[in-house]
Amino acid sequence: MIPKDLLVEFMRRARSPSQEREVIESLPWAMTNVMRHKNILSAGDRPTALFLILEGWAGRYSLRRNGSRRITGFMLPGDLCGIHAVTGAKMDHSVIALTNCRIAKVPVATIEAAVRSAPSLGRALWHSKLMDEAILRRWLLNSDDAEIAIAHFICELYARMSAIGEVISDTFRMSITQADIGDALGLTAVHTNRIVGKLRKAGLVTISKGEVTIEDPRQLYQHCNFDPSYLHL
Amino acid sequence: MIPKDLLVEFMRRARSPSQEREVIESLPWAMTNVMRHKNILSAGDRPTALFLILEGWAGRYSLRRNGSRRITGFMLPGDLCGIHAVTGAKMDHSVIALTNCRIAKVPVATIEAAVRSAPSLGRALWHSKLMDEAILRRWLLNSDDAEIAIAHFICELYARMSAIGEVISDTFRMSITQADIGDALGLTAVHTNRIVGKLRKAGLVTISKGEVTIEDPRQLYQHCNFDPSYLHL
DNA sequence: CGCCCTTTTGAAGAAAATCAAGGGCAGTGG
DNA sequence: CCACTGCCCTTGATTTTCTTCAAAAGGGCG
Repeated sequence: MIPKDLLVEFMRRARSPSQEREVIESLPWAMTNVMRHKNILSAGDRPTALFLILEGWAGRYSLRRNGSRRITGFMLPGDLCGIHAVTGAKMDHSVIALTNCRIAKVPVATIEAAVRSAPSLGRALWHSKLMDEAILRRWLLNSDDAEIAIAHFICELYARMSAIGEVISDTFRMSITQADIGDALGLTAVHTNRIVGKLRKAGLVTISKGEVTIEDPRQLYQHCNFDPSYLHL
Repeated sequence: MIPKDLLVEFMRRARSPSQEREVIESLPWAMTNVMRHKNILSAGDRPTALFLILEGWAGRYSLRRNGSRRITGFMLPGDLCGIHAVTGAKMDHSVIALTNCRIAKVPVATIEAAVRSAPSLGRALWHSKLMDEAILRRWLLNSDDAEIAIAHFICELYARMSAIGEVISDTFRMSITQADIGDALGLTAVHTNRIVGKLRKAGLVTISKGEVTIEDPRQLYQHCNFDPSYLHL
């Protein structure tokens, strides 16, 4: 059974009427665990199921010819992947568990039927995809300034973690490395580290032992021109 | 009436059965013209219609605090925008006509009904969005190397223009400036110009008077590791 | 012709990558 | 209990890439 609290969040995003929640909750969600650093989907796959992250963080990535990696998206609890399944297309990238993950799967054939009886599920899928895209656009927009890119990225995570109740007194767990952040924003681990240090020294963000603390969210928001409305949370 | 050839392309992408084409073709498409440099949609709008580009090129963009612009996507004939309408969300970016454009609009309320009787229209919408996202991921992937980014971008346009029959003897019209390309790939106009010159001197691509000619597509593909399959054309 | 937009080239400066190495911390095993 | 190991964070020095500033040349069009 899919956890109630995350389902509620998932449905809230889709603005589901309660009778539709029942349809969605009763879908044959199959639970699986994926260990850290294991692929959930691989480039070239044709996913046949939709994946809902329940616990842990996952990331989309592609590899370059020289072996370096670009992360093109993070999936947090409540986020979906495998929507490629709706068109039957091959994955053009891979999805990896960045921490140990618990994941719920539903066959896409089941989804298509469910969308007819619960239109809000269809909206949830669109919502998810439009948010992914909006995030990619922000990353591009901020990519001309490493300090803004990193600060904005931390704001993004802060907002997304807040939405799922994972922020307590302006602090949240971030079990990814600075190298991962660099891979996401197109920076080296070394440079990422310098900028993170700069933000810490400026009293804007503290990252320590996998915990992120934002001293004054409003100040940080202003520093990197962050406006959470693009996330539609 | 929506032009037959573009409709065919649009439907081909959606793998539409012919009886569905009729439904889609008979939608109340309203034709409009938009002059170059005029916004088609603006950030903050809640689009109420879906837009199908019939002629010309359009671009998604956002402005930075310092006034500089980032282009986050190009729309060519046969491409859609305004899919935000399906969720009722506000636009987080603007869409501008980069050349004079002819555009067909359909109210989103009409679309939703049509999707029920012509499921392939729904698939076409998903297809369009997944391609947009795949392109953004490539731009991120290539953003660590200006020469590869530009070469790959030209390959992208070549593949997309080919798909709509706009490439003749490895040449196509590109009525955007090098500054536009720079705004899309996160480079200055000056640097973009230098790299374009480098590609020309290497005998890979010639850009002259708004015409792009690719001497040997296979060689250019290999140079920037381009594989058109991510576009699903 | 003269104007504007775009492309092109040069030179100097800033941002980020690369190369290199030390330090902290947790887990492992003797 | 402590040494060892691996992973991650941190800092310094050097090099590359890209930006910025500046200016000139080409082309289309009133």
